[in-house]
Amino acid sequence: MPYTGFMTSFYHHTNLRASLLAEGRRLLLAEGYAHFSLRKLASVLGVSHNAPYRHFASREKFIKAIVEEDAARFDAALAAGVEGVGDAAERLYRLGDAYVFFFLDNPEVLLLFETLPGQVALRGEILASLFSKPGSCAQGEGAMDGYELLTDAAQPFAGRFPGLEKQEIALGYWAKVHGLASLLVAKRGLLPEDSLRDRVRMLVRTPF
Amino acid sequence: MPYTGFMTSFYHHTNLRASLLAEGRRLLLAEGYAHFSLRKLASVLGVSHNAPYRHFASREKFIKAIVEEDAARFDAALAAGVEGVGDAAERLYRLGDAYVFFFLDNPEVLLLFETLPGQVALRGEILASLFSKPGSCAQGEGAMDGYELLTDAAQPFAGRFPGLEKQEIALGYWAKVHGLASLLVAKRGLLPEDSLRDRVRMLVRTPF
DNA sequence: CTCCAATGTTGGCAGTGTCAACTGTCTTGA
DNA sequence: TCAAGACAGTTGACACTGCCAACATTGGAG
Repeated sequence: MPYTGFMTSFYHHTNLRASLLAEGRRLLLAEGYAHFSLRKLASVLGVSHNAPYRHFASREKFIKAIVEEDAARFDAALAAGVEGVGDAAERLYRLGDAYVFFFLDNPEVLLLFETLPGQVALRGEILASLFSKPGSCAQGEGAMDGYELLTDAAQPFAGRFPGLEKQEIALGYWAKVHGLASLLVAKRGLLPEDSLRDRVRMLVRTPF
Repeated sequence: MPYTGFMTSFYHHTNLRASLLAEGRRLLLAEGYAHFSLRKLASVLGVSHNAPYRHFASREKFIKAIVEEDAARFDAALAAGVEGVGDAAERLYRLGDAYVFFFLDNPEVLLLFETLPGQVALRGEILASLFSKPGSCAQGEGAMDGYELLTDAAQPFAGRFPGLEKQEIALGYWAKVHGLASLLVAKRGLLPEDSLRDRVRMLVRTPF
């Protein structure tokens, strides 16, 4: 209960929830998943050790909330990437760009996603969003979902690789994009920093 | 101090270290990284809460030891994959097979690798092993390292994709392989289970 | 103005990592 | 043979954590 002096009382922190999320993200990044603690977070914000529990049911749920914020930003970035692009193949490439660049610009988010403990579910959801969410930027009425969009965009390449169905081509493409993000974030310097974005764009546009 | 009766004393557990690692792996998988505890492990093994500290300096180091065991198995699998294969391109493909199949056969290992908290270092090492370790199965004297091997194997494809250096082709290929493992482990059912291995082999052998 | 729901608070419990100090056991060399 | 000491286990303690229960303070709706 800081500053109960002449100023209007600070008993209510007005927007504790938001502060928790913001400062929590900082702390989580700084201390690492294992050593992050709600009590420390509370103390940093000058609030009692139990205050966070008024806003989040558990440590786990709190971290999940942070991740979900990031997941939303990620989804938005993907959607923005294909905004107004009609050509199927080009939509695919734009998704690829958006995917890799988002994680290049927010490497800590990828680390956070991957660092999530045993929560295959959540991780799976994020990955699943690749196959289902992006299409949500309704292009027409059928609201073609992401996976269809992906396989559809892969169609033109289907003939080129005998023995591969278009679903497999789509999967292979997505694997490359995901792997690129993962590798580039995990190991700096794999590509020269100055031309990095151009080269990524190039790689993303290489049919397979 | 269990069973100090007529039997020969159990004060010394003879091979506690190995038991800790084996049972620890089980527990870690069952409880998840966050809820795994050395004390629980000790109690499961019927040993005092501090016994593990005679063998491992800290919880963190203990988990790292488990991961390192897996990393060694992983390295061995990669090495075995290219054993006796001479052709550069084929070596590349075999590495790809070995990489994906190892994680398909041991999904919990990939989860464990990725779940590791903030330890970019360790994670980086594992990824780095892709570029430096596999070559260790000395093919000749020069002991060409993995990255060279990779870029070298990518050479034949360099002409096909204008604008891409062979290093980038190698990176793209590796990204695809890594992404495949990651996606397939995270989301079951992306490929039909029965023909999965064949399809993976196919994807791995698709030039790009 | 009063009540009450929301949002804080304190106190406490069980469980954890880790340190320090102690004990039992096996090996070894004089 | 046996004393010494290295090794591998033990107990006990401390600070810290997640979380629960009970209490306090507030602003706002009636």
